[in-house]
Amino acid sequence: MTSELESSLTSMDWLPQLSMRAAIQKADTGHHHAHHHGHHHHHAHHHGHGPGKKITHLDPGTTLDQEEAAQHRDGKPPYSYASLITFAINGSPRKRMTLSEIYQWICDNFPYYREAGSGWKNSIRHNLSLNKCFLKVPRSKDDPGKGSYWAIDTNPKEDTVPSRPKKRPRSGERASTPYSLESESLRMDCIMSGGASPTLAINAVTNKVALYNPEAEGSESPGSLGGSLSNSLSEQSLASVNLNNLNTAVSSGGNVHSYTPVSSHSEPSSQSLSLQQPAQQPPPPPLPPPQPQYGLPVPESRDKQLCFSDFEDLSASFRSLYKCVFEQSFSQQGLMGMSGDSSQQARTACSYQHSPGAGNSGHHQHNHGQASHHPHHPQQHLSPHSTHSQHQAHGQHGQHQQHPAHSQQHPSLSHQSHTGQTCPTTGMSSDWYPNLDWLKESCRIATSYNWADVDLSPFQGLKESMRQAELNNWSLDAAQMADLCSSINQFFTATGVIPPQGTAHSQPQVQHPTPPSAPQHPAQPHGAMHPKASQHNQHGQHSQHISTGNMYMDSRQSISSLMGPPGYPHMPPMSNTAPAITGDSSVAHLTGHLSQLSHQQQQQHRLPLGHFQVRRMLTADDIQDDFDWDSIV
DNA sequence: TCCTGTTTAGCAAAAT
DNA sequence: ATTTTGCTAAACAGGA
Repeated sequence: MTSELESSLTSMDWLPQLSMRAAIQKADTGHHHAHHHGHHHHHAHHHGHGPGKKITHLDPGTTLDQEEAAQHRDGKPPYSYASLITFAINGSPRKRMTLSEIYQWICDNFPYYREAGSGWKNSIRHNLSLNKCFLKVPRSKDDPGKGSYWAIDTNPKEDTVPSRPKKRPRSGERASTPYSLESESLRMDCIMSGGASPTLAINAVTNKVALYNPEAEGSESPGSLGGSLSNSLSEQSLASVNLNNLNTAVSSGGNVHSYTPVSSHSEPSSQSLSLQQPAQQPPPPPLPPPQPQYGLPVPESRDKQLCFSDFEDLSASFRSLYKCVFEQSFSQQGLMGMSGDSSQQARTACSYQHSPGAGNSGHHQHNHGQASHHPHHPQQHLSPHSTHSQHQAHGQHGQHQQHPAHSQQHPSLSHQSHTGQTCPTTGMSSDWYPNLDWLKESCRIATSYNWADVDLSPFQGLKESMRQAELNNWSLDAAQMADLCSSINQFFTATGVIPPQGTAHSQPQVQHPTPPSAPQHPAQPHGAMHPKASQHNQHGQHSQHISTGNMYMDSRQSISSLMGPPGYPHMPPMSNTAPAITGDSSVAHLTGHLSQLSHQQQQQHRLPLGHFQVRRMLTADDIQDDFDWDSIV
């Protein structure tokens, strides 16, 4: 039981829920009650703000909010330590951090810990050691410094338990929920790790990605701060669909910046969220942003922002869609395609696996890890460090801070980010918000159809793009995401998943999706999918094969996860709604792009629905189950 | 000594 | 009621 992680991160339902909308909407919140974690006893730390601090009522109207906000404010952030660690690590360009950097990151992003005592550090260390998901990565000699780096183990299981649990996760439904925790008991834990997919550059947690420019790295550490941006360019990444954007993506790089600790901060989240978590389940609180410090470059950021969560959700949705619609077909032949890809990426770097580390000594595989020892406490310990053997040794020379700085990002990037409404993290425009939401719904709906018999040949480009995205664990930068959104949108329109609606205008078609062919079904997307099972969804292990190459993670985890702290965007729930196109040019560019695309292309590709007979399966699950990864395995 | 890491323990809230 | 999770505390081992 490694617990924490698993549940907290892994299962992370939060991701899905993350979307605050959901949370918010549901809002039922009936439970406001105490929330987990209790602070219960809590000891000492009082740190300054106690309850009293709420005084500052920030805004008007905050009644409840205030309360909630206050809770967060004075309380510790609702994230488990494992989550915090993960956020920190995933937020770093290299996907690894030293202990002190982790501490710093946490302090930078969660003020609470600045004032808390030092017990939390002990807890952090404890979590790092205890969770199998965190891997200690020795420093290379060229980079001397204090402790080792800590990374997230993307490798799953090691094989032991070949047998998969009984039922696979099923899929379907909620795209959002990425992970499954199902997995077997043991090792799977790591799943979470990588999960993240989305997003953008920076966050792309998936290390695999490699495409990011690493420029940064060093910067992460403390002081520097600069937001590290990264651009991703991956050429490999989706290419097809796109259009021009590419230039954006490629050349300029989509960038996004990462967490950027800003020290300052202070203003507590003002807006605070009203969100609160859905109480019920998520152990890991979904995301009430306590307030981040994210440096939002954008002054305004308030309003909307959909950042991580949105992207994540979207990526997860796309992923599900892909698996449902295309993957099967491709699985047959495709499986192997990866070899090629992988090789390329390989070099990139960032991934860490447990043993198979490939590179090094290879012994392990089993190595002691399992060994059984441990009379009691079977739990963890598998020693993550499988290799600790290698420790570093060497000395160091002081300073850690190696990389001076590159701190700067490319100018190009900046334009994006600064301008106004783009989400700091994602770079996406807020204008997309509404659309994204429904796009997700459409994905959900689409996954309930049986696409097996549908002729997808007209969408090879999309398929390829998605395949690439899958290979990259859905780490897409904003531009790529934009393209994909457009293409998918178009795909939906063409296949009837969503009504043509031709005019969607500023917002590409959207509104509520209404599945054409399958009326009955979930009319409400919402209800439909979550069959409880939803928690685990697809992403089965199958993909791991695909990815193998160098992929570092297995798909199961993929998606989501953790990227940074969920953006803290304080997003007011959807309140905004509006903006269609804001003035921001960059945004407009993206948005416009999208809309254009969708319109134009829509037409081009639009096919008669007749061709696509999409039938809805009885259960979404079935669909996936068909996939059957057994065959693969 | 302080920082890193690793391990045990015990507690309490949540989940079963 | 029991198990699972997550947190906190702390003892300890190594390094710098």
